[in-house]
Amino acid sequence: MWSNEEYCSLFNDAINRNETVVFSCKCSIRYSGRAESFLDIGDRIIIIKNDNALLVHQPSGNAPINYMKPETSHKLSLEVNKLILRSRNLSLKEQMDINIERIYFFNSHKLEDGQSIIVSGTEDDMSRMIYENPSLVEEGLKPVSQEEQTKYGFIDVLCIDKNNILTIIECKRHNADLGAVTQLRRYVEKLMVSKGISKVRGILAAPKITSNAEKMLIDWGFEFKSIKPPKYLEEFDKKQSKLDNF
Amino acid sequence: MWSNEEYCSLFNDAINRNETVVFSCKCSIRYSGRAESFLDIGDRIIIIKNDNALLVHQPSGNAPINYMKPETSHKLSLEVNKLILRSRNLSLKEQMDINIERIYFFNSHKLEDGQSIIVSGTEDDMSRMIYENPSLVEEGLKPVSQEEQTKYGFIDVLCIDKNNILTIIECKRHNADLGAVTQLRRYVEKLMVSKGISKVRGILAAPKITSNAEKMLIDWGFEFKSIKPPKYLEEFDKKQSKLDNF
DNA sequence: GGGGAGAGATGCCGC
DNA sequence: GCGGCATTTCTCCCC
Repeated sequence: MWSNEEYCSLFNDAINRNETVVFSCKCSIRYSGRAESFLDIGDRIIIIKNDNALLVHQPSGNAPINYMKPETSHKLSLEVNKLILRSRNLSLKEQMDINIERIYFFNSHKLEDGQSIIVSGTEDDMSRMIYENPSLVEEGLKPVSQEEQTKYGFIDVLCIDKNNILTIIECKRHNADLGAVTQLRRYVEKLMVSKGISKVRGILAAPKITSNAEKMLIDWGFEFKSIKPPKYLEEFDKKQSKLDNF
Repeated sequence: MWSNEEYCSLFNDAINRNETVVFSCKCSIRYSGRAESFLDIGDRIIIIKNDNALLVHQPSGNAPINYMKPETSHKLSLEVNKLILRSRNLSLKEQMDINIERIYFFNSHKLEDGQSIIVSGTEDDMSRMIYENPSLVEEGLKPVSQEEQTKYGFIDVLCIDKNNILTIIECKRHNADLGAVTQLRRYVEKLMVSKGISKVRGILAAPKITSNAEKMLIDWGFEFKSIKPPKYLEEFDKKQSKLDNF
């Protein structure tokens, strides 16, 4: 489409104008910074955003294979008849060199987007649901606090049970694992010390729990309660009937 | 550039041919599946990969703001003069609707890339370095095993110290936090039980440790040793002198 | 800016 | 597939 010289001008001018650059190319990539990596030659999509973050995507897979953080400087130059994109982040001590053999397409554009995403069905929604209706976990629980910040971490939901025992509820929106149990244990132990009491209950609330985590949970005298995050799949199931004509 | 009808043909044909599609547009996005989300109107870059994964990127920030996993079906259609991209993953019970007001640019291309990335400086490299030279951590340590798989997790490096005490070394390539300490504790406790011995040492090897984590570490009688991941920044520092002309 | 923890985490490896 | 865990994790929130 364009010559290598023209690509250099197009690219560097677009970066200077703070446009978002998108192109695909055949390239190899070296990165050095927090770690070091090398990716041999292949086809990739490269994006440089308004904030000068850089992303490299392979033609499959979810996560970027290489990237540079925002506020990185980028310069495309021609060396011995080859295009090289040099990206440098001096303050983070990170650098990337992309050796470009061929550009398949190139686009740059000024993009505007001030929107923030709204998400529901998170762990925070789950702990709020339990705080507002602790009987979902156990009859007679009275809520004390939600998302309580402490030095040793923050407790999702704190309750008092029907026998007046302090009860910590740790929520997980997916399968609870060993880490979730040790997290709960840490809160229970620290609360016993800080309040000077000998008995604090710990309940893990999640849709499921791994078998090893359950063993550990029982060993330490904690409990598991199967609870789903709120509104989970509701809308999908509701609309399933409409999908027949898709 | 093209009419809405033409975009529909271009898009759906490209998907059928298994090409990678890249376009930027003004759009709003609804997602429902593991959670639910809404993103109001703004400019975004959308990628649909060879494996039918979909990514939505805002003009700034590192991570995709919305996405669908591989093996999702996508169909662009014209409804009441508006473009709507419907993405469905029936097996994962996930769906996304992208309401497109305007397309800024559009490209599709068959991309080929069979390369895997090579990364060094990871935690695995760090534990290997320590296994091969445990005196980095302490004089007199003799290595026993690396990355030993157990039911309760896997131990990075297992050693015997100069007094014949079993010593577990847990590596972190960045700042060690409370979770790292509880992880170490879990291994130490389980090893004492499974081996039927009363004393097992625990050492946390990382470049740094958070203040709270260090308190906890000391409380439980464990130790911290400041160690950097191998080759960390080496290449960068080496090449720093060459960067003057950049 | 550090600390702590979730994420629609993702991805890797091992069983 | 589940389980356990690192990630150039990223991102958010709170202190």
